[in-house]
Amino acid sequence: MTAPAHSTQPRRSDVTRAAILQAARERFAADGYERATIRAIAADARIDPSMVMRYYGSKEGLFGAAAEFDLRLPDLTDVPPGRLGEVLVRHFLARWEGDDTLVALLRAASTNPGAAERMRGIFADQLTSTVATFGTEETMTARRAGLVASQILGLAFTRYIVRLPPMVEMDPEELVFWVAPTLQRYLTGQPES
Amino acid sequence: MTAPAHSTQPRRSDVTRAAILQAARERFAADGYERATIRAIAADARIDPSMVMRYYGSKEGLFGAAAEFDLRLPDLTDVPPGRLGEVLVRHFLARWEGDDTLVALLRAASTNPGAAERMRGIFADQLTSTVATFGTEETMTARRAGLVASQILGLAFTRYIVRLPPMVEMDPEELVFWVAPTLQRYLTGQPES
DNA sequence: GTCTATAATTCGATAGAC
DNA sequence: GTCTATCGAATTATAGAC
Repeated sequence: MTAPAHSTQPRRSDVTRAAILQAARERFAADGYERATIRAIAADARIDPSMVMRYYGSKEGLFGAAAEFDLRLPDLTDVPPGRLGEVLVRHFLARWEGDDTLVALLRAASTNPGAAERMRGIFADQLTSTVATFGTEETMTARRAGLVASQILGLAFTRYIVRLPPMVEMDPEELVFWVAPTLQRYLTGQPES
Repeated sequence: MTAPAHSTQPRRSDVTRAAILQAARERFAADGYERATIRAIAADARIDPSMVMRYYGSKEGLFGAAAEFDLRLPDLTDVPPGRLGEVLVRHFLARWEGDDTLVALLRAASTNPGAAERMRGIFADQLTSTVATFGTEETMTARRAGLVASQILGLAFTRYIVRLPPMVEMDPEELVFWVAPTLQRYLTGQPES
């Protein structure tokens, strides 16, 4: 992105930028927006706090860069219509186990308006457009996507943030068993007449 | 609680205490734990910031008092077995529309360990014991309660915190229509063999 | 490009007068 | 019981030396 076209060698500053971003993701995920300090992030990245400001301008700017997130939703046109829910749950679980970004976004969205706005964007744009591929009417599509988001985010919230014991202890396959039918019905269920 | 037995007249301090608590709930609900300052809460309650400290000792103590929450779950033994999900969704929606306490707890649980602990207590104790009334095996009961919590908290999170447009626009009856079958299955569905 | 020093706020908490 | 005054700590952000 910032690297000049004539250079193949990554610049020193790019390494530093990446280290800052990685540390920021971990801190925001663990502590939330307010408690994650620039000082702590800089210490984790083994650099001076002023470097963070130099590269990202402000704390908000840093969060904006660290919380960039793509759901990477798969193409659902090839999926058997009866297994949409199952595919989606599996995808989400795989997508955010081992990646702190969504947890960071989830924690920050509770208190930071910008993070909430980004959250709305992710689930309103990315998810809605995927749901729309097997088109229904427009406002119904939005509601189906919203309902899917409510169960998916509730799953993430109870498992990764609040850490409700039973939700932490269930292994992915058991979660799929229970939650897949829910998403399936939200996606393809007959709406109220 | 603090009023002496021989007095029927509420003391002046009790009025102040209640005003502080009300302002605290609103601020914690609107801003989260870190951004809600004692100074702002005191200003809302039209008293001096030092009074808050005098009555509640610390910010954590104030939050502990303001975030006390009882789900007030109804007795489910008289409910037709096929309508458990519907009754529960209706109860939850009615319980927290117009009461800031759960929203405050929800926002704070993302960043404050004590709030998360309290959240676990509420949904592990209160909800689990209700689910246990129509007894199944113990670890299954805990999992059913956890799954119910995941959908209920996901609903609250998307509707009141992130404010996903479709989740905000749906009226309570439509939410009941979609979510009730989910809870019904989590409560009474046949587990994996 | 990296770091030192520090400005400018803001917050929780305390001491003490009235 | 209520308020004034203030401490001490922590934070983001900036200015500037090397």
